[in-house]
Amino acid sequence: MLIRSLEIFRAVVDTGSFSAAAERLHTVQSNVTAHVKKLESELGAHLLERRSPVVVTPAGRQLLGYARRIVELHDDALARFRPGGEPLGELRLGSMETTAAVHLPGLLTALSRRWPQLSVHLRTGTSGELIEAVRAGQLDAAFVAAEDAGDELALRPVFRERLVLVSARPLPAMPARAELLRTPFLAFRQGCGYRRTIELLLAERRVPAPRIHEFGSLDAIVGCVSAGMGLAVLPASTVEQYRQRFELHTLPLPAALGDVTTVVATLSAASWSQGLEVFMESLPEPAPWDAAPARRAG
Amino acid sequence: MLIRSLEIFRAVVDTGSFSAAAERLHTVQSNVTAHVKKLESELGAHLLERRSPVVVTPAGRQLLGYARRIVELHDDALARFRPGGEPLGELRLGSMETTAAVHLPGLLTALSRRWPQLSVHLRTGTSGELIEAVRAGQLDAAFVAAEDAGDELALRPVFRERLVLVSARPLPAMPARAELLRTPFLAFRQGCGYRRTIELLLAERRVPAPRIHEFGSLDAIVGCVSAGMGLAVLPASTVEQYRQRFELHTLPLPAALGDVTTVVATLSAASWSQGLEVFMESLPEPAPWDAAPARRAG
DNA sequence: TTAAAAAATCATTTCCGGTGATAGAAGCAC
DNA sequence: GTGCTTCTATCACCGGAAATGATTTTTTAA
Repeated sequence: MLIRSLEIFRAVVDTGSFSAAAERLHTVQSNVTAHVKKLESELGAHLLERRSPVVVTPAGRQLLGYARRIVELHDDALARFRPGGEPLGELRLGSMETTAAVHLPGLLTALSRRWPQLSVHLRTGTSGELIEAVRAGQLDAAFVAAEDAGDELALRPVFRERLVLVSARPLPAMPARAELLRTPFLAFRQGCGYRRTIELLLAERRVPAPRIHEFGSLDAIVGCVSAGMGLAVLPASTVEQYRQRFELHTLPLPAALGDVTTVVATLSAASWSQGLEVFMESLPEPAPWDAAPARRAG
Repeated sequence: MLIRSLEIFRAVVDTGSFSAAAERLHTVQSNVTAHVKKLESELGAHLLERRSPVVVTPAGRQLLGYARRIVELHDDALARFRPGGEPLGELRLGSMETTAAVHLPGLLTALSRRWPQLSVHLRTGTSGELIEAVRAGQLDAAFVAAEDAGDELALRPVFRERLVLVSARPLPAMPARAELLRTPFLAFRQGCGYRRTIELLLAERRVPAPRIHEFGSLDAIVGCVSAGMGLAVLPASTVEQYRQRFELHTLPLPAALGDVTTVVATLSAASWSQGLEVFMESLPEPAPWDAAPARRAG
């Protein structure tokens, strides 16, 4: 049974004649006859009484319900893939905690307003986890800190971040090696890009086996840093969000380590859904580095 | 876009591989590849990432929803036409008032119990109207009094009826011509088979231009006959139903006129829906004439 | 690196959807 | 009834594409 046959059958019922259906579908009458006959032989039932206008038999009536639904779904599906089609369905996003807290609320609110039919699912995790999820088709796109994620993934920069060292007390300068040796760090679990920065920072200063506490929650990290438990490395923009609630002091990291770009990881553009398409279009261009303000370096 | 392609696409997603899908659908792997590629080129999007197991892209995910629904509808449609399939949908029946009152309650109750998915629509009317409705595809089947209804309709006898003359007072014998001349008759509007019998009965007795009151309701006819307004011709079985409520007396008509068969009119059996099929199977064989009891000829 | 598995490619066959012309059936006017 | 019109069925044919089997290339796992 071909969708084409159902489409023709439906047209015959709607127009009331084989010839009229042929004209409407821009084909010839003999073709209409052939399709209807094929359906009738496949189903083993007379579907139409050849009169003027055509009479739909009980069996034909049964098929008609299916024909209408199938053809309609078919047309919908095609429309959904035509460029400019209204996006529909779920958009499954992933994000690092820090990006989710700072950048996504505005983005997702605007997206949801603009495309009411789109239902957004957001999952947070480390860059490593999220990239793997995109690769495995479990996420449509993810905000991660990465410069390379294999051939299969397309990375598009969206946010510039400056990483800062966060502490409970003012840091006039980078602590000396001796102090770093006995200072614990607070970070997300393995896979977080910023954690890697901590490790690089300390390795640069020849601090072996640093003590790193793994927290699963951004709030917990910030809270504990503020309470004097240790230091953390976070984007400046994230720290700003917590200044109301916590007493925090920051020190910018050197540009080589501290200037990071948040990218969106997706499969190749050819595999995007309509919803992902409009989402990617809604993303901002990342500001050039010199324009990224290093806010209060309190 | 072919249903076959959607079926193959779905199988690939479900099995996680092109080869496995080919095996499941009893075809070859290159054919699976060709179908998926065709879909991808038609829709202008990558649907699957060729890995092990296959990864569904966001665009593929979108199509998958449609594919599942369309293939499912397709399978349902085929199942519905396969002999022995569960009947579903509406069964649109027509019936003369008299048959509806006497014979249908039992039949339809049993049918509805046996096939809960079947929704029965019943419309009453004269034999003429109903036959035309079946011809026009507005009814699946109709109980009518007719011996011939054109080539297109199949007639199947189901009930034997004996027509009786109904009156308010006992009728020892057929009234004399003089009395018939001044007696009004009560009948359904033009198109009712039994009304034709009245006309034949009176014509036989050379009663010209009989007075016939046209009523649209069986109850009204019986009630008015009982009140002495005039005579009526009805099936004996129908009159029995009203004996509790009305004082009625009956006189059997001569067999030539009075022995009538109620038939079910349908389009040819090849055009029956599954629901009509089981309905027709549920109909009784008509009793032979000699077995039809002429009940109390009170 | 190698071996095994899976998908892509290709040549070939087969089948079928689409076309146009024609024949036949049904409806309508006279 | 006759003739005219309209509609559907039939037929032969073309072209495209679905299916097949063999082979190559890619991917994955050991």
